[in-house]
Amino acid sequence: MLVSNHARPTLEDVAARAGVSRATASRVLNASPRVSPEALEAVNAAVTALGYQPNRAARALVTRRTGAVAVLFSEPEPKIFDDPHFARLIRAGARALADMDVQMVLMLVHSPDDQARAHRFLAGGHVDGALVFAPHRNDELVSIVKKLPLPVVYAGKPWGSLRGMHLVDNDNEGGAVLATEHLKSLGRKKIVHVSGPLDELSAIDRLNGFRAALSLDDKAVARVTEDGGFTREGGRKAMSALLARVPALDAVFVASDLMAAGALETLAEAGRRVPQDVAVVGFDDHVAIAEHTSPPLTSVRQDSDEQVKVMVEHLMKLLRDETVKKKQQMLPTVLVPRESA
Amino acid sequence: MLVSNHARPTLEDVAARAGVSRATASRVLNASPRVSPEALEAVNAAVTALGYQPNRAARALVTRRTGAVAVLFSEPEPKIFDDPHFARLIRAGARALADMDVQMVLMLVHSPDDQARAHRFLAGGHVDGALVFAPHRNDELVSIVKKLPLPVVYAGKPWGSLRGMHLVDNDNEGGAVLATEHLKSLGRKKIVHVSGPLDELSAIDRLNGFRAALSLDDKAVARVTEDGGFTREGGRKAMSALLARVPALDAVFVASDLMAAGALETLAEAGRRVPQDVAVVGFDDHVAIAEHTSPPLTSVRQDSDEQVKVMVEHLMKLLRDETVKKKQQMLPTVLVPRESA
DNA sequence: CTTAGCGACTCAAAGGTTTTCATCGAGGAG
DNA sequence: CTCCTCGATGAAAACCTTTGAGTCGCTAAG
Repeated sequence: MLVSNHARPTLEDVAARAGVSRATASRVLNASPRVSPEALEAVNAAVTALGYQPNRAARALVTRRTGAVAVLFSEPEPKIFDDPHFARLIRAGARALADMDVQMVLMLVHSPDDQARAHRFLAGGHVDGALVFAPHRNDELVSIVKKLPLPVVYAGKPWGSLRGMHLVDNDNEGGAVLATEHLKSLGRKKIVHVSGPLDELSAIDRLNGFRAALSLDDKAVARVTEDGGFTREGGRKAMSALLARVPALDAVFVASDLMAAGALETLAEAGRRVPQDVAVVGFDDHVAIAEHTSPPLTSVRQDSDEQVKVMVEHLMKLLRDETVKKKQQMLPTVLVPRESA
Repeated sequence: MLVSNHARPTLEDVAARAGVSRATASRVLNASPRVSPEALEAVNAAVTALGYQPNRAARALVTRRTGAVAVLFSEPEPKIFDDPHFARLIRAGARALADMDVQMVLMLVHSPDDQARAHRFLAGGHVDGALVFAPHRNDELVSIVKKLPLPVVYAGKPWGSLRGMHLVDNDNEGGAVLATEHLKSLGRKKIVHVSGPLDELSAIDRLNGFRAALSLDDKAVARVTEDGGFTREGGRKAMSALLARVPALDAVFVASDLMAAGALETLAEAGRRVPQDVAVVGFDDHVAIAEHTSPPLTSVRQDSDEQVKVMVEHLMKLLRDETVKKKQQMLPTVLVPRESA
């Protein structure tokens, strides 16, 4: 019997079969230009014949590259699985990284324990880079990641100085302007806002867009805005508060679809018809929510899939040591009209 | 200056500092018994002093263990991010695997392309084992995984022979009996069922529980059951169909909360009051849904966190070559009463 | 007194790949 | 015909850890 060896073939085997040295075989695999056409073909043939797969560990050992990327979320877990937004981000990350043949290591980092673990893990060199979703003010995760010599791309603007940071953000402010202008164009006069938690810059940007579109001063903003914490329940409560404070309101721009769903419930309970009495615009355009509220929700679309894809591409460039033209990118948002406004 | 070397310390450095050989240091790290207390302490001190972290690649190379586990979902992507059930599973997986200091490699495997990639990846020895979520009949992912020499634990029963397969299932049938008995105990006489897609064994088990609790024959089952496909929209449609076919129905057991949400919408549109006219019980007890339907949904709880945790523990045992007493485990389900029944 | 046994170590090989450096041969310039 | 250059290739080192075999100093048994 020749080779009934059940073990996985190594580069040595490939080289032997192709009649070249290990070095040449390696060069073929890594697309080095310094290799003759014949050798190239012979090696490729051997690779397919043997079903050869490079040993990741051996490669990582010498290249000091792991072929893995960490995806870090600092959000508390309940939020992560109540808000479909996160499922979408995770899914997009899995897809985009798989397309690059990179392993995705998902970490949920909230408790101090998690943070310590994350620090150990990232400092341990177990990944080549990281995608970080940490929107909150003074987020410990950001501090941890910042001081590590690790390429990182952030989703949205992390709090604090943005100097030298790589990030991909959505045009939150622009989207908010879109939403508010839309309500104005419907002839609404008393427009209020359910904001996200104001320790997140995306929430602040949306608030700023709302404010700018209506040219409100500080006092006016305070009166017509209520924090809904980016949760459904928060949306309900914020809407109640606004109804109490501004009974004559005829439109509301809600900074997330999940909150908008809560707000719609409150409006229904209060007997306000949507959109006749109150026009409602959400943010996210999360179809699983927006298409199932009653009435279906007009919303601002931010393309999370695209955002994550761009983040991944950006990170890959960093890993390849390419110079990136723009460290900070902004993705456009568009208004998706449905029936609520 | 002594050691301004910015590079990560190696085992060699640790050994040198502890005044022992690399081998001894290694044994300390791997908790080998054959090491003196003094050496142990010296090595541990050196480890903390240097902030030493074993090089995963080097270790993987020699142990032929990667320290990573794949988590595979065969569900189509839209479903994965519309149904909070999956977010919960992914979250639980991330948590449980992190607790074991194992990397989680998430893969969504639906298209033939994905399948090919998954095959390559798994066959390539890039992970030590896998957790598989592939509930459908003739699921290609199962065939792929089955013929690989890779330890695998399934979530729920995969279709086909279960011989020798390791799995952790929920007591779907028992839960369905619970739900149906509950409806009976409320005095309901015309109980119908919105099932999941009947190419999933969990859906079949739930249907069987329903059937058993009511002692229905084939014909009766066919009349009072409608497939809702485990989607919200499917739930709406199935409920409509059942209302048309069994106008006098006074209770419905819906095989998932997401479908139940849809069914409730249909019932509301049809002017049936819940629970007065129609009592409704769901399945999953997904709080993000069940607590936000109107009225809040009575549901059967299956503890997905626990399920995933048990799966992970089971897989770890397989990886340690421990003999597992029970290859196939079943987790209990309980009824969580709210207002819909 | 010899020797087997034992515990705690150390040595050194092995694991699979990339990469530097040297070599080899061919072809062109002088 | 000789000397160089240049491109393709091979030999070997390096990456860091685990682990089986071997060493060393003792004690207990024969």
